[in-house]
Amino acid sequence: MIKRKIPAFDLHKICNSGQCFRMKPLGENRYGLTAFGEYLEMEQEGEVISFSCTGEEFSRRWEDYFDLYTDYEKMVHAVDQEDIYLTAAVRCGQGMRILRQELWEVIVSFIISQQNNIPRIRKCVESLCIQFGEEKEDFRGEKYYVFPTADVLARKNLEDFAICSLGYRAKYIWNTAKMVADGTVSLSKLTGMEYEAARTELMKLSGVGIKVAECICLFALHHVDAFPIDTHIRDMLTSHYPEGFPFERYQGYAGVLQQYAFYYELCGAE
DNA sequence: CACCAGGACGTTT
DNA sequence: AAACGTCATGGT
Repeated sequence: MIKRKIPAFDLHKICNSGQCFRMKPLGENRYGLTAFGEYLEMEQEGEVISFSCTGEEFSRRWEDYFDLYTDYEKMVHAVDQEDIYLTAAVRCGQGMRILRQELWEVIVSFIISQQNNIPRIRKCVESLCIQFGEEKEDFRGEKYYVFPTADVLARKNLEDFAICSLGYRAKYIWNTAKMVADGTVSLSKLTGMEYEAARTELMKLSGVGIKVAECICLFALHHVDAFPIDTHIRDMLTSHYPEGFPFERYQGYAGVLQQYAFYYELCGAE
């Protein structure tokens, strides 16, 4: 158990921003997260966060995962002050981060996300982990389940996925798992690619179109210029930016602002 | 019972 | 190349 003082960091917003489906609230200001095969618990008291790991594990894994080296305030301050909407959105999302999540998990999670709502996406992802993921024990002896590998999913039969209630997405995931397992699409090559090359490569996968590819680029490969446009963002763009969103002004990090906007659309009223 | 949810895909205009 | 129907599932 370690404590760190981290300014401009809000676990509640990160948990509810719809980018990670394996982080869940445990109680007042407490959260649990499974990533990279490990289980982490966190508790936030103002700017001080407790993490259930050693300092060595924190600097080796979680600093990077939570993107602590990026200066978000700098991007927030660069927002056009005459832009009423964006100014309100970044204010609302104060403490947001773009996580650096695992590529395979994000690919599958966002295939599941299509025509689906966030609570049910969480259920589907958790179900996949419980059914097919490796079982481990956390620091207090409780069981948790790692996200299943592409190899494991590729070896299953399509009918095996029925228990996860994935609907028509099961076939997408199965086909995608086989493409990754047999090397048709290489995860390690994707990691080294530029944004647009990675996006094109990702769209070779079954069930991955432009929107899901952009999400994978943003939430796993950390191409923060990726700007996924879903139904909420599309509605937002037509109502607040009928003349077009100023992508040129925010070139290189527009995706971060997209995430503020997405959170604002979902939780702005709370 | 109708409608919707962080879309993708094959087919028809 | 743009519009259209379809694809399952669970929630409201």
